Amino acid sequence: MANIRDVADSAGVSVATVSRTLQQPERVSPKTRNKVMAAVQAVGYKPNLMAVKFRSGKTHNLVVLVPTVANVFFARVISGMQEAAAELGYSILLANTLGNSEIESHYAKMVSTSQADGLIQLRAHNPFDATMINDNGLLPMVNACEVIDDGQYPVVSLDNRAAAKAMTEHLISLGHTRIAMIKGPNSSPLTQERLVGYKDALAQANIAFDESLLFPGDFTLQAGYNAGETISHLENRPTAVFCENDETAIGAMQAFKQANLHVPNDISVAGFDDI
Amino acid sequence: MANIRDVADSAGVSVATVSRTLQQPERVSPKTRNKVMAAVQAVGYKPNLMAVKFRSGKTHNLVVLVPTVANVFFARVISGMQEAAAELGYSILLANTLGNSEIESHYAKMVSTSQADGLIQLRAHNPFDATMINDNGLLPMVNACEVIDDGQYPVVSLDNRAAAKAMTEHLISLGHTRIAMIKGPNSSPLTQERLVGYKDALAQANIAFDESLLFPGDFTLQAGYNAGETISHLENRPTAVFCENDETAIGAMQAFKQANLHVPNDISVAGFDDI
DNA sequence: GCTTAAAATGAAAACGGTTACATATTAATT
DNA sequence: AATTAATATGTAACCGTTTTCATTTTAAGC
Repeated sequence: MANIRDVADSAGVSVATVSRTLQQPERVSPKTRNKVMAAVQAVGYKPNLMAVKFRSGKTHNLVVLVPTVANVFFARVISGMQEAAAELGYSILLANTLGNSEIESHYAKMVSTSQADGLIQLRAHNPFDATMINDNGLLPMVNACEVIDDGQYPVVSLDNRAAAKAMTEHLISLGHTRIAMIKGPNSSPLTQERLVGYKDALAQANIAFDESLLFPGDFTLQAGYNAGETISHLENRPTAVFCENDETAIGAMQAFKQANLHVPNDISVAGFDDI
Repeated sequence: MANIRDVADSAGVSVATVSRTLQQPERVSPKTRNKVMAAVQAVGYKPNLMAVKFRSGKTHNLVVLVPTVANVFFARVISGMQEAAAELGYSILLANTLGNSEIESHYAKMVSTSQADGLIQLRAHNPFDATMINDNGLLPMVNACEVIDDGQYPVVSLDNRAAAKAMTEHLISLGHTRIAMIKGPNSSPLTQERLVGYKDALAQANIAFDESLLFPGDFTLQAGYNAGETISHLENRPTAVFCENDETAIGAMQAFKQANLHVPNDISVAGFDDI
């Protein structure tokens, strides 16, 4: 494999010039630039990117920990990140953790061993442990979607409580007073916050909170279907359903259709995530 | 960040000894081994893996090009590869190509730029182009599942024709003579080979091949459902269905159930892949 | 044309490991 | 105890880049 020295020899310049031509072309004269480019072609030079990454100290790799890729919301988030990363010359190393801390650890270690420049964590869990921490004590991480908001790490989030309140208010403004809620897993901070927002809106409208209108779920279509089925057969059926994400809403709507309930004539459905 | 020299100093040995302790512990005496390990802990040493990979010339990365991860068969193949790779200390860089040559190119380039030691391609397409080829002309690739069998690259495959023939023979041995086939995309070599095997079995049993029993598909559950629906409403319904993969078979069975056809009493279904 | 600043280039030192080779130590053999 | 083989360790070169710093070339100003 031809290396940068071969190119330099072939072009009759120094290796420094070759490197500059490739990395910062504006710092080299057009004349030599052409010479170098021709030499690159001539010897079939392909830079050893491991050497580049090692020497420059920048891997241009980003680890992304996602609880599950089998979720339209995350899928969209990921492809957005991929696009943004590509624009800046970064690659995404996707880790489908399934909430497994061991898998998270494995990938998190890539940051402490200089295999990745940083990490994006999409669930509320610090993937780093004592063995990974370096001198300054903080590793480069951004926490998004479902976040730990303790100020330790930068966070990209949204006001779940306010959003859930707004969504509930909308349903109330349409005249609904019996609003069911299909929840996410109780362990998720998202669920807790959204539940509070839901209660906020009820309280504001002087509607009593009814625990029996809460249905368990886990953000999957299947869970939405199951809850929807249960709701369909309720004697005193709610007139609206607050779904904690859109996949759940889709599942619920399928169940309603199956039960010959028309949406929104017979029952209103609202979902989260804008998928 | 502490480096190997810091460890050497702290342990009072040479860097070579540190490196050996970490890479080939059996080549260093237990006494110094302990000293070194203690020093590693003391200074909080984490090897710069980019430096290791660069210097050793082995990245221990394998690129896997998969047409789509949203397919149970591929999902199983991938997790099997992941397991085998992990056992040997290799990591899998998964590229969900969606059959897109540009994406394939992007990842294939990782091999020619020393970012990965090799590549596994799961569809019948050579991902390398002229710009990636090096001196000897061949890049390390293994072609599996759906292969180009021109002898250029190692291949992991199966005898689709014989398998399809065996499957068809089984259906014939059960007394079926009108056997429908739900195919994969015509562009896939798999489909072609399996069709030939199907015809082989028919010919051997003196059953005339009936083109109208061929139904298009694309290996998805949905395609199986669609074909199953069509088949259900046929006036002269076949008594068995040869599905080119299991997901298609599952879809078809759903359609049959929907049409109140009992499997296998009303119609037999056979599928490929053992998922 | 001469002086000076700016731009382009080159020489060589990193980066953080691995590894060939030389040397020192230990164990085995007589 | 002396000789030899085997094992353990150290020295320094090397991997392919980038980057600092010195030097040369070009352009600018008068």
